[in-house]
Amino acid sequence: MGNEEQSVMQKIVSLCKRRGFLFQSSEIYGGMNGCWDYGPLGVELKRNVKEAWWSEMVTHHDDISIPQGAASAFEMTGLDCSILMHPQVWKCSGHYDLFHDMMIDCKDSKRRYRHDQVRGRWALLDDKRVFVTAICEPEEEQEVLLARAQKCFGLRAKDRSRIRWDGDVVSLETVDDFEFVFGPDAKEAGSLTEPREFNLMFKTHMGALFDENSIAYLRPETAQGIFVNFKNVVDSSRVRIPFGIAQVGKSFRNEITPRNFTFRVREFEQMEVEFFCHPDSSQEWYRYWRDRRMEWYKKLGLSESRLILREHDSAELSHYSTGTADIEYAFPFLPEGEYGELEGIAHRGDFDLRSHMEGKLNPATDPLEVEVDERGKPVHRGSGKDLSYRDPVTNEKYIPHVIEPSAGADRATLAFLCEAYTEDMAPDEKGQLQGRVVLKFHPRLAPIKAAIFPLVKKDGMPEAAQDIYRDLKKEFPVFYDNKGAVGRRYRRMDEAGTPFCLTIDGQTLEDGTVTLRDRDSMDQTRLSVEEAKQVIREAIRC
RNA sequence: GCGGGUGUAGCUUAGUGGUAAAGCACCAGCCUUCCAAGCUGGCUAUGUGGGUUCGAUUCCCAUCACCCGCUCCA
Repeated sequence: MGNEEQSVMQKIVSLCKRRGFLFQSSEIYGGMNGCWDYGPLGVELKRNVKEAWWSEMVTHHDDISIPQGAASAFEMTGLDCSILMHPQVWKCSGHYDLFHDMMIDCKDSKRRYRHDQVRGRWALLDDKRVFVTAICEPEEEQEVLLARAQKCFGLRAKDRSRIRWDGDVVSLETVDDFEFVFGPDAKEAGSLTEPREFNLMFKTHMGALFDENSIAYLRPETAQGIFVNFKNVVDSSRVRIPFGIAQVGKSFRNEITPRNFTFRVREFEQMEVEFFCHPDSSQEWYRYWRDRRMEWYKKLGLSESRLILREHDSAELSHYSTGTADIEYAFPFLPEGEYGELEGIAHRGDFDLRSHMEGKLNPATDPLEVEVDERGKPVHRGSGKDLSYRDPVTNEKYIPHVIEPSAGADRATLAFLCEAYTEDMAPDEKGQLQGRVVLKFHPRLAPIKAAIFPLVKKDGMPEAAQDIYRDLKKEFPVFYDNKGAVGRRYRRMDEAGTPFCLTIDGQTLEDGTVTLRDRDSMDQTRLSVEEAKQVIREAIRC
């Protein structure tokens, strides 16, 4: 593929590898699907993304002022939970049921079904006996099954009456031999595969014994660690509602199709807040967090034209959620007009805390009820612990409602990388315009804040530059380079996204001033080292 | 998971059933007073595993990874 035909995304992937932002995991052994490693520059970039998030959410949060748009002042605190948790956590959260489906593939239609959702009925025609299946609403089941049976036997409509039924409509789970099963979208019988476990949670074993009782799961989200620690945090930290608990950490999902660089991966890092509030003010808090999170991405450089806030419509919402919005970004690997999710802000009501109290709630019920088996017992028992909150002022006791802004650290990092990638023209030594690749990171996110260059490798310039390097290094991540022409060094730093370069020349030795070169404009300014430090300080603050 | 495509150096590409080529990048040195200069030298590759063959990077099979489409996206 020629350079001109390369897509923007391919160029970004190539730059990421060339400059050490991202590598394929286990590359020397052929790579690992859906796993990526952050290189020397990438780790700094991602750390800066997470640090910008954590500092805004937790360390720099002002507990006593009322932020713009907020209903009141509120507190924010942090948490770092273990990745392995009690299996019951995932049963009550709904992940166990949702992530553990037995799936069936149709070799004919290429469709996939949940084993327990496929229903059908044994149909007889002459000496033929076929289990005819369908996926449809219960009220139209009889009609659809008849139509499918007709198709299966290759009958005309007028001959439908020749079909006889053997038994009632039952689940496909009652059928052992798939050879005589007519799939819901198949053209002939026998196209369905045996049910296969589709495990979207990573399974492992605790302890040395590998048996059913030792199964543990790698967390598929960080949120549950916060919910199960809700009581611990309330009891130990004097926080009062409204307050939020933040957590950054790895989560694992056995994605069916890892795709699009680090966008859809099997091991990823989340940045989540669970914000606990009174049910009456929850809508107000939902809007607050939705809008505030959108601003965060803009503030760190994502362009407004590539970002959208997408409110889920009622069909997309779980009914217990009274609002969910996605912050989405127009990644270059997506078709024009399509966006990929960076963060979801969900109003989760009291679903999570109640599930951990009473047992897994059935999300299809309204009001929410504990999901029970045929004997009326909870399908998954809750902890039985009281996770409600007593307001110390009003003495009101209630289960808090939860607003959940849940962001992907890797997706955010990728968005910042894509946004930063720029090709422009810059003059070379002879004044000829040459193509230039530059990563225009917000200085706050840039892995290296400034590079220190002696203009040439002689006349005491390296020594003076090294002194300045050591001085700046105490405050910023800076980089020293004395190799080759200064223009080449500038371009290298452009590809690393370094916002400033300080060049030390003969005049530096006389009056202590340096040249500060700006990455984006390539403008050069003569100023003192102190002034240059101040410029960098102000740029990385936001 | 299905279908199609691709896999040669750090990157981008060339080429061949018989010693694998180049540009850029990178490293060392020289030179160099502000945007990829020049000179000298150097490092580095046929994704992995089989098969066919005297000999495979090339042909075949499998596998892995990536890309595109479908599916999935809880």
